[in-house]
Amino acid sequence: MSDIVPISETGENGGIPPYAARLNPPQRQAVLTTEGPVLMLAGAGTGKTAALTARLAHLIATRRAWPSEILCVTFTNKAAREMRERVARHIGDAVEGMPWLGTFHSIGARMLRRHAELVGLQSNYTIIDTDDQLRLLKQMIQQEELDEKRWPARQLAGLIDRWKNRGLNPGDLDAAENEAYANGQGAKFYKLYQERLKTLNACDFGDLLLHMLNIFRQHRDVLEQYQKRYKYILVDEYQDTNQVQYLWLRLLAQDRKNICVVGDDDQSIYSWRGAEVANILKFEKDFPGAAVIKLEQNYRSTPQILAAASGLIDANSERLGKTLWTELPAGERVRVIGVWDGPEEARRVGEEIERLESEGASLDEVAILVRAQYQTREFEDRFIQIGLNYRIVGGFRFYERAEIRDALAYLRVIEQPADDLAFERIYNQPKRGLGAKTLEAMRRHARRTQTPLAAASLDLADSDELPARARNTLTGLLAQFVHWRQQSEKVTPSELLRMVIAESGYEDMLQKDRSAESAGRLENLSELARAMEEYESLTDFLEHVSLVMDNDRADDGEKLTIMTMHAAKGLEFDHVFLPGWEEGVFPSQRALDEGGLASLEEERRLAYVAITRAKRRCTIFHAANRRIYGQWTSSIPSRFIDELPEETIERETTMTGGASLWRANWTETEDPFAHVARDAPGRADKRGPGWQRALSTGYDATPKRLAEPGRSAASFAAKPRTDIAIGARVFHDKFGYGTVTDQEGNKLIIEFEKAGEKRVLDSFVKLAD
DNA sequence: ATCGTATGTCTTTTT
DNA sequence: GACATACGAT
Repeated sequence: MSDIVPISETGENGGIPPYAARLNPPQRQAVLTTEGPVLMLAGAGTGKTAALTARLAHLIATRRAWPSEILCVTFTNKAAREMRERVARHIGDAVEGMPWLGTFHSIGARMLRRHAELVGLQSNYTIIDTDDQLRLLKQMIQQEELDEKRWPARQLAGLIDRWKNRGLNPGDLDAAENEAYANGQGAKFYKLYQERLKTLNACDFGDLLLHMLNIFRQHRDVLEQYQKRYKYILVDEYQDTNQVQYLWLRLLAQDRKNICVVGDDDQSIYSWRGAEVANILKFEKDFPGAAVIKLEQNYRSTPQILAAASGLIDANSERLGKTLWTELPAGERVRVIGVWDGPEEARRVGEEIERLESEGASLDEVAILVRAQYQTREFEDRFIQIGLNYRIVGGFRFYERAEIRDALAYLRVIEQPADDLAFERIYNQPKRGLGAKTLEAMRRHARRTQTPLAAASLDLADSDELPARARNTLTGLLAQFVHWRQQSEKVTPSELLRMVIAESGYEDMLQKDRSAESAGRLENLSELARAMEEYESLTDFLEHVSLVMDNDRADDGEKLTIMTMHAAKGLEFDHVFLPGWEEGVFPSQRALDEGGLASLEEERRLAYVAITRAKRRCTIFHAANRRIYGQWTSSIPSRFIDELPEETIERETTMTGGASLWRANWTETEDPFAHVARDAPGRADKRGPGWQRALSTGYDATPKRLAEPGRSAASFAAKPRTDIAIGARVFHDKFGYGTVTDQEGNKLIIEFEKAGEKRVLDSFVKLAD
C-alpha cells in the first residue's frame, strides 16, 4: 500500500535524503507515504512539524509536485510562518513558490479574489473585522427597530459566525436555528447582513471560507480547476478544523485523495469556534484505506512533566488514545504552589524568574501561560515595577489600536469608495466639526438614493441642506479623497499613508495632543507606514492587515513571554509558569456554567496543552484570594491540580497569612461570578442619533468612480424624483414651505416663503398639500 | 458640537 | 475596575 520511495532517488549520502535523516521510523513513514490519504496522530512534542516539513521537502525534492501544486493549510499565521521557514531550510528558495501555504482564511481570501464575481463581490472587496461587523449589525438592529438590549448585536454576530462555521447559508437554517434570534428572525437578519455586506463590497472572516465553499459547490469547473492544481494537500492541526473547513477539504481532496492530515485529539481546544474533534475521528471513514501513523515519542519534556500531563488527560473520556513516552533523563517534579492572593502570585513568579535568570537561564525560554487575558495585568504591573523584561503576546493587536484603525479606514475609503463603515469612522476624525446632524443627513440621502455614504455626501455638499461650514468641510474632505485616490496610482502604499496622515490633519491632531499616548500613536503610525513598504498594492496590504499581521515586532533583548494557553499551542519553553489554577478561573466559570462535561473536558485538554509546553520545569500556582471585576473573591484550587498524579508533583504553600486562615478562606466560597449571570433588564431605546439607515440594495458599487475628477456630482444621484414638478408646493424640514422653481437632476431650486431661494436635494422635501 | 459626568456592561479563548 | 455609551451641561 504505502509507496516507499527508492531513497537513492536523491542520491544523497547512504541513500537517506537529508530531510529524512534525523527522523524516527513513524516520522519517516509519514514522510514517505506520499500517495493516498494519511492520518497522522501526533502527540504533543513528538516532532510533528519536523515530519510535516520533511514531507513537504520530500514531495518537492522528488519532483512529485511543484511547490505551487501543494496546498498546505495551517491554523494560525504563526504556524504558517514557521512552516515556511523550516521548509526553506530544506529546499531553499523554492518555498517562495509556495503560494498555497497559509491559513485557511488567507488561502480562502486569495481564492476569493479570483472568483469574487461569482458571489456578487468585486475582487477588491474589503475584509471587515469583528468591530466593523458589530457596528453593522447594530445599525441593522436599530433600523429594524429591535430592542438592542434584549437582542444584542454580539449575540447575533455569534450566531452568524457559528452558522458560517457550519457552512450554513441564510436559506439553510432550520426552524430551531431561526428561532435562536429575536423570536424567529434569525434567518431574516442573517440574510439582511449578507446583503449589506454585498452592498459594501465586503465580507467577514467567515465569508472567506463560506463563499468559497458555495463557489465549489455551485461551479464545478472552478472546483475541478483547484482539484487538478493541488496534487497534494497537507493540513496541520486537523482537530481544530470546523465544518466549513472540513467540507472544503473534502471537496478539494475528492479527486486525487492525496491528503495528509495531522492532529492530536488531546489538543483540541477550539470547539467554541466551531472546531469539531469529530473531524479527526471520522477521517478514516471519509477516506477509506487511510494510512494511520502515530507519533508517540516525545522529544520535548522531562518524564515527570509528561507523566503529569498524561495523568491529567486520562481523566477525559473521549480520546483516541496515545501513549507518549520519552527517552529524556528524569528532571524535576511539577511544582504546585499555593499563595495568598493575586499580587503575591505575581511576586512569587517574579522571584522565581529572577532566580532562573541568575542561574543563567534565558528569559526567552520562560513563559507565563494564563487562561484569560485579564490575568496578564497583574504580572505586567509587577514586572514593570521590578524591571523584568516581558512581552505580552495577543491582547490588543497592533492593528486594533484606534489610530491604526483610523489610518486603515482612510486607506479603505481611498481603495473602496463604497466602504461606508470606514467612511463613517473617519469623516470626523480628526475633528472637523461634522457631527451627528451631518451624519444623519448623509445617511438619509444615501438611503434615499441608494448610493454609498461618500457619494451621497458629495451630492449633499453641493446643495443647501447643510450649514455652509459643514458643507465646505465636507467638500474639502471629499476633494482630498479624490486627490488621494489619484495619488494612489502613482505612489507606493506607504507613501500614500504618510501623505494621508499629514494632509488629513491627523498628524497635527496628535502633535497638538500633549497626552501621554499621543507620541506612541504617532510612532505606531510610522510603524504602520514602515510595515507597508513591502507591499505593492493597497489591496494586498489591506488583506494582509486584516488576516495576517500580528504584533510580534522586532524584539530587542531577551524577554519572557506572557500569553494565553491558547496562543501557546505549538510553542515550547524551558520554563513554564501556570498561574491562576483555581475553580472559576481555570476551569473558567463559563465552562463550568454552560457546556457541561464537554466543555470541562476541553478545559482539561487546555491544561494538557499548557503543561506540555514545558521542556524542563513547570510550575503551577493557585491563589486563595483574587480580585475579579474589581471584587475580592476567595477561591479553591482547581480540580485539575487534584488530577495530577501525586508522584509527579511537589506541593508548596507560602501563605503570608498562615495556612489556617487560608484554609478558612477557601473552604467557604461564594460564587465569584454570581453577578454576571443575571440578565440585563431590557429597556426600549429606539432613538439612535440617526441610525435609521435603510437598506440600500442593488447599488452597483463601482469603485474608482469618485476618482474621476471634474465629474459632476449629479452623476451619483441615482434616481431623481418624478413626483415633483416645477411649480409644486413642497415642505422642507428646515426651510419650511416653498415653491419649486427649477429642477436639475435630484436637486431642486425652491423659493421658500421664509428662507428665500435655496438649492435643495429632492430627498429632503415632501409634497405639501 | 464638544466636553464632562453618570450609567451600565463586561471577560474566555482567534481567523 | 475598566470601558463604552448615553445624556446633560457648556
